[in-house]
Amino acid sequence: MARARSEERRAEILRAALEVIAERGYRGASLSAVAERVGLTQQGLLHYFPTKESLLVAVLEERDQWDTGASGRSAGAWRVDLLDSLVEYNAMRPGIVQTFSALLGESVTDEHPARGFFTQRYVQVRAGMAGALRTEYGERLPGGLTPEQAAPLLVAVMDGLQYQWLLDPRSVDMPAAFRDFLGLLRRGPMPGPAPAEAAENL
Amino acid sequence: MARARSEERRAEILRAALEVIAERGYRGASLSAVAERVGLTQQGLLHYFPTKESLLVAVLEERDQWDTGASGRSAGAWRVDLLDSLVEYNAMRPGIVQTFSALLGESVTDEHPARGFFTQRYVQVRAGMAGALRTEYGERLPGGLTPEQAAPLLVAVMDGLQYQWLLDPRSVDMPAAFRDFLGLLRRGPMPGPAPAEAAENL
DNA sequence: ATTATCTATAGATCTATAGATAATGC
DNA sequence: ATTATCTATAGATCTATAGATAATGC
Repeated sequence: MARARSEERRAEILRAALEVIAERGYRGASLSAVAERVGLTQQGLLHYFPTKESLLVAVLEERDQWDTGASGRSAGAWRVDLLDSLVEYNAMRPGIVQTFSALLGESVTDEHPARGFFTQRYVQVRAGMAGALRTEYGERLPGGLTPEQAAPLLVAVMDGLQYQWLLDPRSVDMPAAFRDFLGLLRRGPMPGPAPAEAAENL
Repeated sequence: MARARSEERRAEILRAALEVIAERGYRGASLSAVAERVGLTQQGLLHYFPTKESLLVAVLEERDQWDTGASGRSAGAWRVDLLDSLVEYNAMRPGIVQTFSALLGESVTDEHPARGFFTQRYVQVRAGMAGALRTEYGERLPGGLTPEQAAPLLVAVMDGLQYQWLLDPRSVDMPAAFRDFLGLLRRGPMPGPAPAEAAENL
């Protein structure tokens, strides 16, 4: 039971850390602010995570688990038709999106402790997306793009839309915009028989 | 001449601030670090910019001027065929890209002093891009998208590619990827006469 | 006079270490 | 014994204010 209590405590702390990072970024997040949210002193928190960086690492690992959990078991098991739902799911969780958008932004600064994490993760995500695109659309996408060329664009759209949406949710319908982009990847001039003129969209 | 010297000093300080923000973000940038780079004490710097926030505002205003200067006179005077060169230009200036990517990332956190700036700027940029897309491609783009639907995607791709490129420049050819995206917007199933099958790309 | 800088310093923080104390689980 | 927390505190920073001093421009 001690172990269980301890695990619960750690989970509480991680949730609080996620919140505080969303509000202030990692550099701006103080251990005291996190501790206060779970009714601990800053020193009490350090009993569970001995350094600030170890807390960040735990937050990032949790995300990894969440992502790979949501998309199946192994990283890279993405499917194009599930991306839609992922984006819609994200649109209902601005807090988490804000946490990771803030961390991504910070991570490009020199020697940021999350830099390696994001660098590696994007290598994997691009590869996973390329695989998913290949499975769904084959070797040639609109514009003559290969799955490997389209993958970074897909990832970029997801990230870029998140920033625009976080800054101004009333001006940007993130899920709709993302669907628009998927539409661009679906229909193109390349596939042999000219597709029938179709009136779609709302 | 006093005025001229002073202006020079301010310009030096802004350049230094740009660098330090690129390296550590705004929250992580200390006035001392900026001051040191121009051979001033922290208090000496405050003679030119009375608060840290006023320095940030000046950095952001300078960017505004740079952007609108590069693209013509008035904001929103974008042209699609110049975006290519803009992205290529950016690819040669990782420092500036890093500064503004870091600031954008931070700006989604609560009460960040750059939040209002970015929110407003994206409204303008989306509108400008929609206008440019309309001028270039008319009312209907591939996938049946309107210029207003495509604009946030265009902006998202630019921003998103910057993050991937900053994290891992050897894995991401930002200008090439951006050209790939523009290709997606150019050719689609919609335009009347079926475009000739063309082998392009390397 | 005004402008440019500096020294001194107040007042907040922040992370992390040391070491005490209480509670829990064998 | 081990685990969970706390108090005390060291040692760094950080921003900003106050006020002195030197140099510049009328």
